[in-house]
Amino acid sequence: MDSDQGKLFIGGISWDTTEDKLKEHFSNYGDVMHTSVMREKNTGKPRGFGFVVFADPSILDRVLEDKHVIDGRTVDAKKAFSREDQQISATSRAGNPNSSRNSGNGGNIRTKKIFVGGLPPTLTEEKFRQYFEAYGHVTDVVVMYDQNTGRPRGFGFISFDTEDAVDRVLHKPFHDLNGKQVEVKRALPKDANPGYGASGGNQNAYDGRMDSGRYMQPQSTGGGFPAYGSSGYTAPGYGYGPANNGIGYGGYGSYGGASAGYGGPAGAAYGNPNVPNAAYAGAPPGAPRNSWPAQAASGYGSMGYGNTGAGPGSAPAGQSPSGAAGYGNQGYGYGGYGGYGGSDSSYGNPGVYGAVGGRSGSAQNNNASGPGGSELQGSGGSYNGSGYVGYGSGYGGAQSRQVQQQ
DNA sequence: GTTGAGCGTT
Repeated sequence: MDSDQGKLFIGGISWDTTEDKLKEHFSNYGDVMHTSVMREKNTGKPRGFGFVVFADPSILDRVLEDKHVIDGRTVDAKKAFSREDQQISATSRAGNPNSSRNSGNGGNIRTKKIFVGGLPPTLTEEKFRQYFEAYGHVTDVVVMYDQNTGRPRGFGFISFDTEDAVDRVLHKPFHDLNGKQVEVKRALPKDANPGYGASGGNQNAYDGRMDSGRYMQPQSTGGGFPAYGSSGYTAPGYGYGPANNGIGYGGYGSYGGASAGYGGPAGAAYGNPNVPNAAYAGAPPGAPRNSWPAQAASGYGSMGYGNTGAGPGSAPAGQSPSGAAGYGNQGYGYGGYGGYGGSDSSYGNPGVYGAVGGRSGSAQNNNASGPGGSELQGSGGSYNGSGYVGYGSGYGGAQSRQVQQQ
């Protein structure tokens, strides 16, 4: 959305009109940051439309008042639809384009990773990183190369440790790297990647989890657990069956795992202030729906801890922080599970859940609190057995999968 | 000739 501010769709352009021509024409109105002319991918034949991005969106009104003749054709300039919104519902757009673009529900998918497109082939990771470090602490840099030919693929990723940094970067849709313009967008959350690299602290693993967790939220809001669920299963360490329930909680679970790896405290650090437990609590299969919104906001940290224990049962669980605290001490996000259990009062034994958490943590991270964890494992298992399919899976590797299959 | 293209790694 933001990136489409100041962007005009230019339809009906001549096949002779190039990016440069567009820029030349529209620069009469203000600073043009970028222009594009869309062509067929294979043939390169112009498709008759393009886009112009002004640095200052407030200019658009004036631009739209004028008639524009470029290369002898009167072209049609309109505010561009946002691609994000389009994804949400093509049909509604057809019916009511404007409402769609203004709705603002696009952009819910968030990661702290930025996709950077249009990289010059010569760009090194070093320069790439140096440039973006000006915006915040860069935690990861990836420049993609073709696996077979080794040629640069023209895009890469940059990860930050704060949303603020990401926002600063995204404030401008285009950035100038060594005289070439590159485009930045929030990275699409790829499927959850397993947390490999157990022995060393692995940021990537961590990121991956986060992404997946966040990704699924919006999706499930839409009513679909499916996508997430499937990915969750394939990924070790993720698993979380919760997907099954449709609840997505699995994501949290995975998070917890991560925190374990980092040490209990980590959780706290990440804790997303915004939506504390509530999200979690809602989680219980029983009361899924309502809780969603909260979750989305929350990100992970909150999960943290969750209510967990306490949570059990009652829906309100979310509100019982105290329970969370207890778990928090353990340092495992798993409390959250407790929360799950909550859905069914009979399960409501927090202790058990906590245990699970511990275990999971240890699995992920060799060094993590091993002992406690292993001990608890058993309990975790039982938990699964009890029919909470999803949950168990997260914890254990193969085992848990089996449980799911049952 | 009228609404876009690319999304990963150990």
